[in-house]
Amino acid sequence: MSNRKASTAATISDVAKEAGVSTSTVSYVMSGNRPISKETREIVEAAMRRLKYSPRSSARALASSRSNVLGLVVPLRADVNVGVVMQFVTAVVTTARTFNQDVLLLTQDDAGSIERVTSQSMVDGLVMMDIEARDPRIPVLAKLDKPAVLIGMPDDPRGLSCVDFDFAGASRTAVRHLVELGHRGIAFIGSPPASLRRHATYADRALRGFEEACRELEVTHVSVACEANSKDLARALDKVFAGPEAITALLVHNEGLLPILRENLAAHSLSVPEDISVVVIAPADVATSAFLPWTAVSIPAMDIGRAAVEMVMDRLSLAKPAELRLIAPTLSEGASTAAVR
Amino acid sequence: MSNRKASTAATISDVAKEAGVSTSTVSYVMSGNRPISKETREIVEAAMRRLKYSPRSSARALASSRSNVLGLVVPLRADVNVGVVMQFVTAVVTTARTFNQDVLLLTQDDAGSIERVTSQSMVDGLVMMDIEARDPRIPVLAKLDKPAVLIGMPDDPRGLSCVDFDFAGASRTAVRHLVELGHRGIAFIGSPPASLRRHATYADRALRGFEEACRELEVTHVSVACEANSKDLARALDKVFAGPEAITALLVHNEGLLPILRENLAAHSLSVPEDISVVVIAPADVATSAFLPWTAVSIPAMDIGRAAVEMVMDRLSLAKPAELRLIAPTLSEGASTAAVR
DNA sequence: CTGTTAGCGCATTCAG
DNA sequence: CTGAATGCGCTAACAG
Repeated sequence: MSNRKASTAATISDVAKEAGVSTSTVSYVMSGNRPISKETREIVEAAMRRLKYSPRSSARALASSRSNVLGLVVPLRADVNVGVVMQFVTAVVTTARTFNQDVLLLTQDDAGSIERVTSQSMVDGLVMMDIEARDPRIPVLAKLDKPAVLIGMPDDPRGLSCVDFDFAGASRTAVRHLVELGHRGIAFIGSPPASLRRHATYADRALRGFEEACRELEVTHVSVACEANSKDLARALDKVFAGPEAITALLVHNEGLLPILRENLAAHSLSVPEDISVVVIAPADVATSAFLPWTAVSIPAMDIGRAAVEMVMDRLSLAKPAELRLIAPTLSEGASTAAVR
Repeated sequence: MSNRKASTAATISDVAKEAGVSTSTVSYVMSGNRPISKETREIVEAAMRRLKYSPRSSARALASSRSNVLGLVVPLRADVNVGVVMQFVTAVVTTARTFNQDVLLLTQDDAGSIERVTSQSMVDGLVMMDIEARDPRIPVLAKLDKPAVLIGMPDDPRGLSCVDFDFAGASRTAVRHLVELGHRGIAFIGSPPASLRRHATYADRALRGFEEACRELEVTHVSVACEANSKDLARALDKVFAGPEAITALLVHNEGLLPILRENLAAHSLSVPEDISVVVIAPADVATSAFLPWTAVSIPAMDIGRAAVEMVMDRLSLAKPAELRLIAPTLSEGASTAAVR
């Protein structure tokens, strides 16, 4: 029985003594890496509980060369929607915990943080958000010996695993839906100019998908980048409706505009969906939490984040090869689309 | 000179051999914990460069009982503004790096994560956001041997360090400013009901400060909680203006309402600041990034986050006692306030 | 100013 | 099925 004052935290050998077994036995009941008789297992577990034992991650990491920590590189840019970022972060952290991994938060602008945490073996693997078409960090990541997963689809993954929403397919799905409703003139309100300029892959691909679908279906179309504020939205709408095209529908890929979109359309004497139909590409909860739910092609942030972590873990534990995964879009009808008048 | 193939990463003894010194000398050139002659220092540093040496954090942590990692507990609640959360997170991560610390991301709903990461010595200290008046996690934190800093002011800090913006003072400052402009009827549009119900300390204190200031200055006042959406804002404004009080000014403590506030006031035929003055309590960048900048008492997220990290590090390195820090408010005039007509 | 060496706490071979 | 012994890579006494 235990009668020692734990002046300092219990170690594995304290537990071993307390249970009357060797340290290796204690280690094996924790890892399950070799069969332990039910009897001794219970003795050991009781001892651990009595001593409130919990293993030091540093000692474990040193001996096993595994930190049980994943690095997550998040963007801090003004042109990315923080709500969406948070959704991904939540998904990654939640999923990581199911693999008994913790998450180290790395910020994009902290140059060299990727190399630092990997060379110091602080992390077992990396997940990187907000990938650009020719992201300069990709060659860096490719050289590392740690598995890395990109959330986004760069031009050349260099053998890295990638996962992303099929933004091109999302645009196509949206356009097809609008065309089925009879719309023949569609405008795309896209990401902020900054996102397009640096070729954030979601921005590029959503736009390209839109243009391709419209050309293919012979739909009149126009596209405009837009900052997430009322002033720029006004400018964008002016441009859209000032043109010679008869625009009767909008595809909006910009979460920051959603809270102000309906009002700004009203300023053009356009009510949704009577005068103009709107489809948005956005996470489901932001699309449905609006006053009236938007018809949306939902960005499944949770699925993507989960997939990213699963792919890192696969490469870690199962030594699986790199893979590219594109998550298929689905459209859910809300109150913002109607047949053209 | 180096001529060994680094089949595995270089260790401190590799560097020692390469430099022709002992491992402790290498260790001391890294830590600076004892004087090293300039000459040998340069030899060692050259060897480290040649071997691309970088120390393993796990070995270092094991030997020094310091992980160089801080835990950050972030809220994932629907009723807190994600933009504000991100500001704090950014501030904490950025500041932590200046102390050579990394940040482990812990989510609030992952019960037990606090105890897990501390008992495993994964973190040297903790920063916790979104504190409630009688937060159940406080007794837990107080029992730990790791320093913890709360961002928020609970009823009973239990000997923990706390830092926060002076939300009560912010409200007072705002009310005083409005009174000086001649306003004698002010409405407070506050945090979502959920935030008030769970007594998030920022929500409670801003409201209390408002009510106290108004009573003191004998100003007619009314306050209303509000979700961050257009529908609930409409309801809140209805309630404010339907009452018998002559409301000529608003104090808004709800970042999510800012993008839609002006339009919703317009729906009441009220234009800002001609018909109604508005002061907001919000981070500076969200207050000024609006179409027209709001007159604001700015929440200095960067200062608060920085202070939180500094306070953890003080307790860690200097063994300083716990302290309570309240950051003073300052009002900056924007385009949303004017003298009452 | 520098070297030697004993741990830090755990995982894991090798014996039994 | 279990135990003893070795090493993971580094820090920090202690000893010059």
